[in-house]
Amino acid sequence: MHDNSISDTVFAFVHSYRLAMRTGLNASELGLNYMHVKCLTFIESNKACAANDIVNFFARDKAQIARLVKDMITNAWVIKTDNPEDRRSQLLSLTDEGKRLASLIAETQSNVHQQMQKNLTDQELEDFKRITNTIVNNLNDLNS
Amino acid sequence: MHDNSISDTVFAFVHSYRLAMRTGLNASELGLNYMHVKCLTFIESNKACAANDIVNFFARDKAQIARLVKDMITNAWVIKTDNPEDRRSQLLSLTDEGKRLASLIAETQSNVHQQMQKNLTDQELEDFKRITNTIVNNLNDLNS
DNA sequence: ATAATATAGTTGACAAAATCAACCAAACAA
DNA sequence: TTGTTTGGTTGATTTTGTCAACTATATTAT
Repeated sequence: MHDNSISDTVFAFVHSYRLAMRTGLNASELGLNYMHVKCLTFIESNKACAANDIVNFFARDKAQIARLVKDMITNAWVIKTDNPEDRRSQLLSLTDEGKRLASLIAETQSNVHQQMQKNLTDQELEDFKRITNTIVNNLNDLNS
Repeated sequence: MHDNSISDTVFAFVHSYRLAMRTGLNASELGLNYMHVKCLTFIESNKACAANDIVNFFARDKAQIARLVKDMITNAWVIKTDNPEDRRSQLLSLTDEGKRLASLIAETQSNVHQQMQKNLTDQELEDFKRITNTIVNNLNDLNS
């Protein structure tokens, strides 16, 4: 691994992170996949969001999100209620089971984060976030 | 994004990076996908590697890599030659066209990396790689 | 108010990517 | 020698992502 190690390093990170989350959550047993996790977390932190908010936030195809939502509804993790503001859309919220899952996700995430931070000082963590954010901002300049 | 956790930061990084590479490369026009780019780069920097090296390095399913390699061979980016050390495996190397692609990738990558490194000192880049590697090792401890 | 256009969401068809299991042949270890 | 491991291939399937068409409602311009 020579000069391109920044991206290699980060991709290795993402791979390991996903794996850790998946095994930590026992995701396959729960029938959870990556986008489920993302969506449940998003719905939890955005009370009264619509499917379209998810589409925009994650920049995904709306067909994909529609099916994901349908799936989460049949799993009884999420319910739809009419949106009084706009009769084309419905608001999504978590059922009790959905909330239970969301807190399981949060807990797992916190364990994984704990593990990630081993052997690192507070200063290093601080540096890491700051530097990564700088890099992301640099890239976004390029992409916009 | 609320607590701006480490993982959010890193996912944002990956998203921006992929986008920058894809548009920079005009990847879809060239028929290149994400794993093609990864593999071509890997083969270029690891003279005389086998499919299995790719499998191990990227921790992917060997069926996936086998098909990817087959694909790159039919695209005439890569050729296989017998491995004198082990008659089960064959060594992969780039054709001229493969080399052309690899250098196009390298150039794009270098532009993107240049952009990423703006506003960062050498020391910060050093820190970034070191810290990220520590985190990856931590996660791998968890996964193994 | 009407017509044209834009938006939220659903569905069908399909393509691309990833995964699993079975298998072969060569290599290695007992 | 025999049993086990390893590198690689293939078939079958699942998962994930994408495109286009369509309905219903909302919005904008006339």
